[in-house]
Amino acid sequence: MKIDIDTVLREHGIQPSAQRVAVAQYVLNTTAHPTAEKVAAEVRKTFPMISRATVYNTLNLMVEHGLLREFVLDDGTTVFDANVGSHHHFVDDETGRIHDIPWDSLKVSKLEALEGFEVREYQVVLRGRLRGTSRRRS
Amino acid sequence: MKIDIDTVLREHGIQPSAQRVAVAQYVLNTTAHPTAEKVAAEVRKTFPMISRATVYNTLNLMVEHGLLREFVLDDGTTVFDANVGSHHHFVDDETGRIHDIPWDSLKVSKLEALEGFEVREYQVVLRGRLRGTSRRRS
DNA sequence: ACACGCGCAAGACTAAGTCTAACTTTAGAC
DNA sequence: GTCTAAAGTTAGACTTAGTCTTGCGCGTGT
Ligand SMILES: [Mn+2]
Ligand SMILES: [Mn+2]
Ligand SMILES: [Zn+2]
Ligand SMILES: [Zn+2]
Repeated sequence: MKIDIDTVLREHGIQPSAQRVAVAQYVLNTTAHPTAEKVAAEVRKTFPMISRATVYNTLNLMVEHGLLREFVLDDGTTVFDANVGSHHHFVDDETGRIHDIPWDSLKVSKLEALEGFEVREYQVVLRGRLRGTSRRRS
Repeated sequence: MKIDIDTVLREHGIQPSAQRVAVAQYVLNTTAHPTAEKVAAEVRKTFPMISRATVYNTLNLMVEHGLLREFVLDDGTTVFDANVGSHHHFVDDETGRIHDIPWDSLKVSKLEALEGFEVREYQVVLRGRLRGTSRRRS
């Protein structure tokens, strides 16, 4: 399950360090789309003395090197996504949680007909409720 | 071209005032998707003494009353959109400017097949270059 | 004249993120 | 094994966007 983070970092041109490994270990093994502060909080459970600046530095480094993607929610929150391939996002209205939607689950057509726009990339952002989440108490 | 802002506000349950009319006048008549600070700057050209808090209050009020929609860009910037109907957005890579894409220009299919997700609304966000914008000097 | 309610203004405050400058730690070189 | 330069880390200052607080001014009704 947990592959060699050290190697992953090196393969992407990032010099490993205890702090970087701790951050990568967490953020590459969650699908929760955590914020930077959430990452800091989680990492501190096992590496209490890591600084805020280092967490941000590491996350930004990983984004620059394509190990991570940044995603901004509708309310302005910035989260990090270990899933760097093309996919869509579904935001749960009730919890705010983000769920990945596989690229092939949706199809966007008529893109080529968009006169004047040269589309490099796109994404569908959906919002709604999880089915079966029929109003359970908080 | 410029309809009676006073009436528009009242029709949406907002008590008009000089400041509110000034803000609405600008923000309802642009397709530029301005930030709050941009709105403040523009409004001050004709109403120099308006406070930052009032600009924010008015924009938020208009959003609450459905006169305006808030939209958050990929870089986290929050902008306001007078186009409150369903539409998609195209972000110009070079200038960062946002262009509205009419709802019917695109079609997203297979939505109903998304098991477990009850979609309330969605939007396609596209990024790329404007065709014909072939590298003119800045 | 008085008082209430509403809206506005100014500035304090907050949260997310970046930057700075000093300090460790590391990787090589010897 | 030492030494040293480069790279990494740190605490805290700073910035930016936005919210909150508090007091003030003004119109309306009595
Ligand atoms: Mn970033
Ligand atoms: Mn807002
Ligand atoms: Zn994702
Ligand atoms: Zn728009």
